[in-house]
Amino acid sequence: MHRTHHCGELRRSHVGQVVTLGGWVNSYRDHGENLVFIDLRDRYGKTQIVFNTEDSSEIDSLARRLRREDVVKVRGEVRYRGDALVNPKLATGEIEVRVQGLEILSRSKTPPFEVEGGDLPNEELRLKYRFVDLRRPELQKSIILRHQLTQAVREYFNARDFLEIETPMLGRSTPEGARDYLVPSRVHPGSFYALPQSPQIYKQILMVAGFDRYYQIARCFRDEDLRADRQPEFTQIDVEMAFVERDDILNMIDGLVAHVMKSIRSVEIPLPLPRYTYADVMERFGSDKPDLRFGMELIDIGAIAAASEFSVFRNVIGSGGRVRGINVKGAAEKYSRRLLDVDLKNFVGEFGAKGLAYMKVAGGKLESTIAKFFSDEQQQQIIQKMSGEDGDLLLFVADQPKVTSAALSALRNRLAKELKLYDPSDFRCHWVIDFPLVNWNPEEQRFDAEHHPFCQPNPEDVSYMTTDPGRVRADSYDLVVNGYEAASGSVRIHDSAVQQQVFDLLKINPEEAERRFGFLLEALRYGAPPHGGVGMGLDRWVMLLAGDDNIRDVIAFPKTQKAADLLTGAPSGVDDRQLRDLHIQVQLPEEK
RNA sequence: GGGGUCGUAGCUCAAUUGGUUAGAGUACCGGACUGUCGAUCCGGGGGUUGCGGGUUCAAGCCCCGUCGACCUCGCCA
Repeated sequence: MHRTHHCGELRRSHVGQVVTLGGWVNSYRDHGENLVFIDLRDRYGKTQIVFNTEDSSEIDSLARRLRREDVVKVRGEVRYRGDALVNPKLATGEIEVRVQGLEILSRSKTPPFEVEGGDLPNEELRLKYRFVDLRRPELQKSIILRHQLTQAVREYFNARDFLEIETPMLGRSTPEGARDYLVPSRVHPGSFYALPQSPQIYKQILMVAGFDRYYQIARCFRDEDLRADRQPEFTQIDVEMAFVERDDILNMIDGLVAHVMKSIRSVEIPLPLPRYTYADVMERFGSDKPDLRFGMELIDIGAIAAASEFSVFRNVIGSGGRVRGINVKGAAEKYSRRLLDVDLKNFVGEFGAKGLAYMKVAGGKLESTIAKFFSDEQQQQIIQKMSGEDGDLLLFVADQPKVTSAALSALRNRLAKELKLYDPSDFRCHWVIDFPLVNWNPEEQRFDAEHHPFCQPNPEDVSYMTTDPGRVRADSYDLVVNGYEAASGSVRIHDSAVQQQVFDLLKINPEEAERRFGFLLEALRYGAPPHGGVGMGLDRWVMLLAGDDNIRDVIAFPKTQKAADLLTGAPSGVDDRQLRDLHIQVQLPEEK
């Protein structure tokens, strides 16, 4: 037997028992030939084991050769350490194991970095030696949290008649949306499978097939550039329901969120979760996924700006732009001119803003290099509109509407973080509903689907489908947590005629639609119930619950920004033989 | 594809802004120590300054290129 207990288990109640433990040498404290302490570690915790010549003279030469990360098996008696020697930092700190037998199961090379203590090395090294990194308690905690979350999710859905159904990984490429990861077919020369960007079409077909409550913890693949919260392969909690309207789905997911928060964090959250319209959050926060842990809403001062003598503002208004600002409460003295004129100006520049105007509220008046362009009355109007008080910093962006939204919402997030305007452990969820159905794509001179082409138009807006498509709201919704898109879904089109209408709008002609999605359209012609669902980003949920802002820390084997796996060396070249089998010829990009 | 940060001992960082033999902490190796728990004390080894080129009497530092990691814009139905 390799062990009778694990390393986080033994307590004072075990004193006197002879136990066997297995684990990694976390640290050793060598007091000479007669006394050696080892902290033995496994995923459950740490236990101090003691080698003392009084009771184990023949093994201490072996014990003294133990080094960090060696894997050992020890047998010994559990003893109380004594009142003065208890270590309150360890769950097992009241006891220690006096070793009677030691077996070294596996030696370790000196690890490239320390599992405990020491500074974290750069991520490149951590990823290359992921098996060492994953031994760190922080990562173990996240991986365990991830398991707990998936179990809570299964528990919730299983109790409500949902069926967990797997869908294929090798599917058909539907070239719309993200770039596909392709898999060449050996038996169909020149043909390719695509890895799923999401199980979207399959789950709709499952609804047509009568499995009216479905979920799946599904792996998804998107060949797009990465971010701190985006991996090329990620996991979705994929859900679909039939015979439902939007609110049935939102309520079901509300219940899931509450269940998860209860089981993971032991907190009750009030339901329903708040629901805001897209138009509302875009106006108030400039973002479709605003972080609501703090205020700092965007305020429009266009009317005042248009009447002022400040030509920059007036010209922007004259050319269809907007002047909007935020009030950074009490921050007038926290940002120097250099920070405002260089750092923050460059920051908003990344989002297309040509400038950043700022004013400080002092003595009930505005202090600014541009204050002279505003009459006393206009200054008072600005202060009132912005709810300004002495010591406040007012920041303005004057630009095209989209730019003011993008720049100010990014600025809002950055400043709130810098000024610690919220509790990082806070967890604020809300829905954003009524997204537009389509977006105008000026380059392609057509409308693109905002969500996806199977999303149902809001019945109240169908009359605009031909006259003013940009105005049509979709029956779609996102769940936003702390400024992250944590879930996204919609009611789907279950009528092939409506589906065709949407394809027309997206300039997907009937032949093309038939070629790409013919199987779905055909399925919709055989009795499709009203249905809808949601896909939730599991990795992001774990990240948020772990209080992290890096998705790689909640994935056991993540990829780098260039989608490489530094542990295994994927992707890699393959043998010519494999390429021949797949009828693939490689054409490398030309050298410069 | 664009912008930015970084790359110096196994690891984390420093090196007085171009000037002597590139240092510190930690890890590692050896020694001492019978109650430590971030053990302590003594001693030791350890460097292609990511890689390639250039400027200079002289380059870790300046210039060009390149590789890699991270952040970000575009992208991500």
